[in-house]
Amino acid sequence: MIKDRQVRSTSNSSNEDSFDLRKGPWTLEEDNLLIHHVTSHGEGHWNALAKCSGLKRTGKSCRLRWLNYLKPDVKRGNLSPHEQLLILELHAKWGNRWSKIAEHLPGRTDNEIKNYWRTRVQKQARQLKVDSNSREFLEAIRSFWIPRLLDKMEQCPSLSSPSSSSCSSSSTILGKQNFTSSSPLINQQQQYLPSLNSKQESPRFYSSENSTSFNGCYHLETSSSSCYFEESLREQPADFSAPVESQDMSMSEYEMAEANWFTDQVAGSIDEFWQFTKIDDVGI
DNA sequence: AATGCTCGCAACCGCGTCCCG
DNA sequence: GCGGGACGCGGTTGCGAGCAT
Repeated sequence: MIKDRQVRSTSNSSNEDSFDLRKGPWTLEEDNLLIHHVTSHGEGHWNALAKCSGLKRTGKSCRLRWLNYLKPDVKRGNLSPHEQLLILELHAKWGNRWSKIAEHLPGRTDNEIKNYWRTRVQKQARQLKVDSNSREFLEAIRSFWIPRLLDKMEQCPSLSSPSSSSCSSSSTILGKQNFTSSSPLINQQQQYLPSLNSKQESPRFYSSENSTSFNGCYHLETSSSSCYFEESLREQPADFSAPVESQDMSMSEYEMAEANWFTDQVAGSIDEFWQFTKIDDVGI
């Protein structure tokens, strides 16, 4: 989908003598030209491609356009609860290492994940008046957001896209390996509070050493499903050999509600939030 | 209907790293 | 070891869409 924006063509002052460089939104013709050249010559050598294709773009711009938009396996549409869960978890572990996080979300680009974090997650942090990198916010995510996403995954399995993520089986993202470090979001107490409005059995994480024979895995049990939330994400590259399932979801009620879950739940009361985090510390 | 504001996202920019001669 | 070009990453910006007033 090309946004219907007015295309502005500018000349780069430093390269004025050579040729005009276009900036701004890509046109359909440019997209087609780029697709044609990449499919026939392959990725890489972006500067050379930019020149020989006739595109009045920098190689950098061509690369970005291809990787973030035109590449066939780029997944469009909103992030599923499971993908959001992965982002929260991986960001807690790696911080703003967007490309590293994107490695574990097949079809999602670092740019998309970065935008999601800035527009959705940081928005919630602002509303709570805490820093998005603070321990308090991590606590809030752990106590409120993740249980809620887990609820959604349970209630709407079709939204969680397990086949494209680590939730499907122990052979997906990670190999099984021993690890000792802890996940900031999950491993602290290895179980979650029920979300505030949860009317049913709440998903819980159990330490693998207590519940299963999978080293380095968290066994997520719910009333209707189970999956392994594998912790040893940090070392091994994702297995992307499996086909990516396209989940081209349009904006739905679920998504709209998701955008405001936090303020709905906390109802603007920071005090209430702190109260719940204290309860969580007790380990209910 | 007009205007202003906010949000989401595509694209740009600067900088660091890698690779090759 | 050094310099330059290519590439990749993370931060930032600009703009259209949609909502509120």
